[in-house]
Amino acid sequence: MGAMPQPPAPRKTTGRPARISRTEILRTALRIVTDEGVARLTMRRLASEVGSTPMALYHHVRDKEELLLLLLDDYAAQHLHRPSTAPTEPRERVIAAATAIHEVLADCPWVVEVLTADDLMSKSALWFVEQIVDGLTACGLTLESAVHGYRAIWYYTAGEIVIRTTAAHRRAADDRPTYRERVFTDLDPDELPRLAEVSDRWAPLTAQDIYVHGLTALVNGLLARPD
Amino acid sequence: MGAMPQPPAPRKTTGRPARISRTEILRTALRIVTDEGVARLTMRRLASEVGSTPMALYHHVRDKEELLLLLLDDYAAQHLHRPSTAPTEPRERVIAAATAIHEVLADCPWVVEVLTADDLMSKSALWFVEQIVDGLTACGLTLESAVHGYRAIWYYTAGEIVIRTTAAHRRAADDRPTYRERVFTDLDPDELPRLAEVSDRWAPLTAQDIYVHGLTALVNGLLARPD
DNA sequence: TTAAGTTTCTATACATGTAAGAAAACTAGC
DNA sequence: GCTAGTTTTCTTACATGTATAGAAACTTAA
Repeated sequence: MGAMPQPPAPRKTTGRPARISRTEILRTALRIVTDEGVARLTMRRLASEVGSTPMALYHHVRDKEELLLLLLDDYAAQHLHRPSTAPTEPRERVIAAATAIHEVLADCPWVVEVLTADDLMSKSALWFVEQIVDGLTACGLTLESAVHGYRAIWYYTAGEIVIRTTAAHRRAADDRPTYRERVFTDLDPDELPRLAEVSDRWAPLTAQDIYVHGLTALVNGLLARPD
Repeated sequence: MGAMPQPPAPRKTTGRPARISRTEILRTALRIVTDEGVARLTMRRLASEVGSTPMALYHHVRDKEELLLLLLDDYAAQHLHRPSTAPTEPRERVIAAATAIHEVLADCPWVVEVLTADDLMSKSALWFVEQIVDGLTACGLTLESAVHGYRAIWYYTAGEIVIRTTAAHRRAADDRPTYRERVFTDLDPDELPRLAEVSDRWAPLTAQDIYVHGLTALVNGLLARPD
């Protein structure tokens, strides 16, 4: 909740005085989202709650996407806490940092609408990124390889969250059979023997949480080949 | 381009005869998208091109998301080709299959709007999924672990595509500094030494294509620990 | 005090996806 | 032929994000 980057530059001199502030907008938006869900956060609703008009918001926030990005920032700052006792083994530190980020983001309901940002988010997350990069270098990677490794971890983490979240969302809003279910019936065992073999176990198998498992594999693989 | 699943069930008996078909809709939509980009594909535009009204489309397609999903299906069916000579070594087969999927999807401009589907797509992609699962089992994984492994690969692949594509999209539509750029200035070298050290190299580093690198690491890691 | 400049806010308008319900075009039974 | 039932299509309407144009409220310079 520290000072955010404030593009409107706090020059206190000229012009019409502002009646709403970005922080007020964000505070109200966060309340709406936590109370009633991200679907209820519309620009009109938000404007009326801060006692203004929709277009006035656009002087404090570029568009709704930036608004959500800033919300995620706040959310991360509030929920991402550096552990009091971090693992000493560097490999474990990498995994712990990635898992921490993953846990916080996976619990954030509106995360999907933002997560496609090209890189990881707020200042509060940077410490975890540092842990990952530093842990990888401590295991013998060059700094460049460590950055690439971090990036691979981020792809994996973001992909897991985005896919799992939207899948859950879709299932909740829809009682018709999933695409997967339609495709997975009538598999030709001659052409696709493995898939046919697991076709009935596919749903429970893919419902399992394998994040840490895959993350560990990825980190191990990254560390096994120094380049 | 084979027969798609047709939920409206081809009963030829009662009711008003249809003037448009799902395949006609998809054909037109694909033309619009390939000619003018996904942004130009609106339900109204599509309706007028098939000589109908917007709401009539909704009897052949649940919503726009399903329309895009079906488009991606078509796209994959046209562009995913099984290699004539697949690698014999199972680990290489896994990597080759994942890379093939990745290449096709990364070239598909509207992929991001759909890619968050909870599982991989059309029948044309199933052969590649089979290659991955089968390759992993051939390396000694149990069938369950192989499915989990495939899933980790899919998370990584989808995440890479989604993040890279939207990042490029954002940069194209925006000349203001990226969030990353704002955050990466003024890093405290005491608190975040590694990030401060690479801060100026961060942009070019993260612009590099590391998909295969990360994929190889992930696969190696998955194979290293049979459970 | 007035004029110019700067910033913020408001009013209006548009394009979009799509919900709701009425109408149309057919078939089957009488 | 006529009625009921079924499926597809059309009309209308709404909520949403946001572009555009200009009004309003302030500061500074004259």
